[in-house]
Amino acid sequence: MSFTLATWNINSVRLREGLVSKLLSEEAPDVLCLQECKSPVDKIPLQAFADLGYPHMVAQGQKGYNGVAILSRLPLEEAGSRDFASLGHARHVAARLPNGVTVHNFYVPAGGDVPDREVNEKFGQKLDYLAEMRDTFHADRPERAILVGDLNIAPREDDVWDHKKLLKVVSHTPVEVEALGAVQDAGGWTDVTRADIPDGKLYSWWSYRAKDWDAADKGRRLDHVWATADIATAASDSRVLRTARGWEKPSDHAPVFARFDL
DNA sequence: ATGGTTGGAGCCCAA
Repeated sequence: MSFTLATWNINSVRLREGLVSKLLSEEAPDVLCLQECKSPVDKIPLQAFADLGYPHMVAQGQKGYNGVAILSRLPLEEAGSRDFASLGHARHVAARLPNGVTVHNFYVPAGGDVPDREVNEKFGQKLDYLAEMRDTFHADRPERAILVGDLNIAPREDDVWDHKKLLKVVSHTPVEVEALGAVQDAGGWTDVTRADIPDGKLYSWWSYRAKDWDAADKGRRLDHVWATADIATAASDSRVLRTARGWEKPSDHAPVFARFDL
């Protein structure tokens, strides 16, 4: 069985219901993982997505902030959700596909502006969140699993538009990159996107603040697709749908895709 | 060194 999967920080699923529908219609991933839904679960416009062939959803939501959802053409079995770092935020949900593959969908805290937990509580929360992810996957090593989401860290030099300029910018600091690497090691996760596209600059997020995001191209790869080693070799066709960043009233993130032949 | 934009809630906070 093969399936395609996409992950997209949608920055309000209700405001951008039309863009989600456009993606489902035009790209037709079997599974779509959304972050920053900014909606209680019962206010996600599920009927619109069901009408397009996506009747299955598992989600965690809250009013106004955060929120994660997995939409699927295939039946989903709820596989839990965790409140890492006890923030009381809807940042994680997991589901099991009919082939037994578990999909973890994460929205890691952005971490505020100053990369110092002594002066910026949010940065500490981000590091605590990552540490609990690491400990969880270390204690219970995942198998036949996929981890996707907005991890809010661009780990590699070619995941950002200027490595040196961003070394002290939250999302690309060495301490964050190290913490993300520890999560990856603890779970035995392979970075599927970079296994498929090993060379060259690759971004999934461009700030709203740039005058011309496309021309300036000051992007970062914050959105990731990982898989455990037992299924990572089944992955292919990774891509970032950069054109979605240029759609009308866009999210500041572009969807990231992968295909799995299992 | 600074300011730039967006969304949601509710007259500012998070990204």
